Amino acid sequence: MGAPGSGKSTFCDLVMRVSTRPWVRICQDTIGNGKAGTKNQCLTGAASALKEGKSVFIDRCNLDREQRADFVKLVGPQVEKHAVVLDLPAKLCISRSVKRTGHEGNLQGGKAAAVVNRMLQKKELPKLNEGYARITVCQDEKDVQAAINTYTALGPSDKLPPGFFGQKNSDAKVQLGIMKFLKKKDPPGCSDTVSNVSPENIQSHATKERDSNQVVESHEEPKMASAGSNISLENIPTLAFPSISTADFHFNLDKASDIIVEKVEEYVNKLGNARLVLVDLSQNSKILSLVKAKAAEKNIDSKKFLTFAGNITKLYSEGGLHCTAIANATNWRLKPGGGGVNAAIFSAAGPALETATKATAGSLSPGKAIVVPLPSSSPLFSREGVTHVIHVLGPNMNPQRPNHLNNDYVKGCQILREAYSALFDGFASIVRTQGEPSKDNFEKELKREPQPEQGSTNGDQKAKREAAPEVDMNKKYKSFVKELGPNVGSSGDGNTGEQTRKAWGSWAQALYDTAMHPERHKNIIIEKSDDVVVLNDLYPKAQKHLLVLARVEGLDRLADVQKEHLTLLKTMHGVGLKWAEMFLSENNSLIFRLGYHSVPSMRQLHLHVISQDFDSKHLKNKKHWNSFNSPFFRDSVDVIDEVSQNGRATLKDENFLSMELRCHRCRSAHPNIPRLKAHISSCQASFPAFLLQNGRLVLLEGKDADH
DNA sequence: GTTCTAGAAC
DNA sequence: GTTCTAGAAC
Repeated sequence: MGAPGSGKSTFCDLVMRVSTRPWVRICQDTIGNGKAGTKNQCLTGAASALKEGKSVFIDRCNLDREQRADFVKLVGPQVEKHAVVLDLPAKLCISRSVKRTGHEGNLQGGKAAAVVNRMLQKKELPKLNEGYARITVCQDEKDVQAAINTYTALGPSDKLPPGFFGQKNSDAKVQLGIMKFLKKKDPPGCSDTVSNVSPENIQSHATKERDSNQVVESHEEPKMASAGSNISLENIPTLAFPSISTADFHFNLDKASDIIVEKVEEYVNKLGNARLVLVDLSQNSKILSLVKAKAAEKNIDSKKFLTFAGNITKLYSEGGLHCTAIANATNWRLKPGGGGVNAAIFSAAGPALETATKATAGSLSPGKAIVVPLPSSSPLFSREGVTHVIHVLGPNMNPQRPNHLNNDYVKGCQILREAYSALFDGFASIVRTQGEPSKDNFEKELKREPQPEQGSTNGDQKAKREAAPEVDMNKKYKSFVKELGPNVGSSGDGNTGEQTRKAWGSWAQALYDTAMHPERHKNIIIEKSDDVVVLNDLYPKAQKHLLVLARVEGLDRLADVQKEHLTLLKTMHGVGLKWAEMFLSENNSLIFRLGYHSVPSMRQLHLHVISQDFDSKHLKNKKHWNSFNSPFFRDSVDVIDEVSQNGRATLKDENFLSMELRCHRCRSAHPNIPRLKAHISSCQASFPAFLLQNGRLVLLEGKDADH
C-alpha cells in the first residue's frame, strides 16, 4: 500500500530480484498487456497465481480499506495476507510522481501532485482485523529497506511473525528532512521501473481533473485537519511508572522487561481508556528499549502504553505529558532519600508527600503498593498535575543491600509480578473513583489557586479550550534532555529555568531598540503607549502584517513570559485586535491571526498580527511559511490561557520550521514555495477546525471562515 | 531577520 | 538552462 511515488514497484522488484521464493507481482499499471488494467484483472491474476502455488505481491495503492478488502477476501485463511505500507512523506511521493510524468510538462506534474494529495487524504492505515496476519508500516527509507530485507530473506516455506510492525504515528506533525530523502540515490536499477509505477492512478484522476485547477482545491470537509493539527489531545488518566527494582535493586533487565510487558498487557485492557507510561531518566535507557521492543512484538496498543525518557517528576512541565498518577519505586520504610527515583519524587513533591504517606502507612513489604493522594500544596500537584503517588516496593536482588533474595529469581520474578499488579491495581482504583481525571480537571484544580490578575469573563472559553501542550515525545524529549543534561537526576528543582539560549546577533536587535527608544524610530511606529509600540513588519509576509512590541526590558521572547506579564499579554492582544478590526473595516475579506513565534529570530517580545492571505513577495522560504502555519506559531489566545493557568507558555520545537509545506486551509501538501503560493492564492477551503475555535481567527462578524 | 550563492532539482 | 533550496555571513 502506498501513494503513487511511494516506491511500491521498486519494493517488489528489489525483493523479487534476490528472493528464492516464487513471487508474482500483480500490478494494475501493466496487467493489461503491459498497459493499465482493471481491478478485476488484478483479482483474477492474483487468484490464479496463488493456485499455482506462487506468492503474490499486489502492487496497487490500496490506500483505503474498501479498495483492499476484495484482495483480502480473495482467498481463505490458508493463504496468509500481509500488508506492507509505504507511508512516506507526501512531498516525497509527489516529487517522484511529478518526475515520472514530467515529459508532459508542468501541467502533468501539477496533476500528479493533485492526485497524490487527494489520495493521501483518503489514506486509512490497515488494521489487523481487516484480515492481515502481519502489517509493516514504513515511514522512511530506513523502514523501507528493513522491510525489503525481511521479505527478501523469506524462503519458499518460511513464515514471518504475525502482528503490527512499525510506528503508528500517522498523525506525526513533523516530517523532516525531505531533502535528505531526495538526496539519497535511488537504489541501482530502479530508474527503469520507476517510470511505470501506478501511472494509471495519475492518468485516471488527472482526466477527471482536467477542467479543474492545477492543484487540488479541496472544498470537501478537510479531513486532513485531524492529521496535521492540534485537534486531538490526550485527555486521559495516565500512570507514569519507573522500572521497579532494576536500578538499585539490581534486578535483571531482560527478566524485568518481560514482566513489565506481561503485566502491562494484562492491565492495559482492564484499565479502559487509561494509559500507562514507563519512564526512565536515561536517554539510552536499556530497559526502555527492551520493553519497547517486546511491547511492539506483542502488539500492545501504543496509545495505551508508551515508553518515555525523561524526569518522572517533570513530565508535564518538561515533557508536555500530563500524568495523573506517578509510581514511586520506594524503600520499605517509605522514607525520602536513598537516591534514585525515590529521592527525586520525595524531593519534588515536598514535605506534603511525606506527611500524606505517613498518614497512610508506616512501611511497605516487597510486592506491595500503596496509593497516596497528593495534597494540593505539593508542587508536584500544582506544577505537574499529579494527583496521586503510588509507592511500590519491588524485590531486592542487590547482594550489597540488606534483605536481598540471594539471586533467587523464582522468588524475585514472583515478587516483581506482584509489585506491578499491586501498582496497576492501585492505579485502577484511582481511575474508578476519580471517573475521568483529565487535563480539564487539572485545569480546574489549578484555577482554584488564587489568580488575582485573571478576570472571570472567559471561563466558558477555558472549558472548551484545548488543554495546553500536545504530547510530542520525540521532539519534546530531545529539547528536554538537552536542557537537563544527561546526568541531572534526583536533585529536584532549580536547574530547569535556564535553557540553552542563543545569543542575539547584532541584526536581531532592531525591535529591541525600537521598543526601548521609540523616539529614534518615529518614522516606522504607528502607535505608541507606555506598554507597547506598534509597527508594520519591515518584511510583511501577508497583505497586512504588523508587530505589537512589549516595552519591557528583559522580555526578549515568549520563553521569558511569566504570570506577572499576563496583563501585558492581554494589552498586546487588545491592541493587535484593534488594528485587525481596523483593517477589517477597510477590507472585509481579510482574516487575521494573532500570535507569537515559539523561538523568535528578533529580540524583544513581539506579537504578530497577520492576515491569512500570505500574499507577499517577502514570503520566500519554508521557515517563513511554517513559522506562521505550524504549531510553532502560538496563538495569542492560547498563550494568554496557558500563562494564566500554568505561569508559562508552551513553546514548540524549531523542527516544525522544516515541516513539509501544507496549505493552511485545506492542508494539502506542496513540493515547494512557488507551488504552495500558487495554491494558496486561490484556495478557499474552510480553515481547520482548530483555528475556528476560541477566537484564534479574527474576521468580520457574520462572515464565516467555515464556508 | 535578510541577502547571497553553490549546487541540487527540475 | 532555469528554478529552488539550504546554509553561511551579516
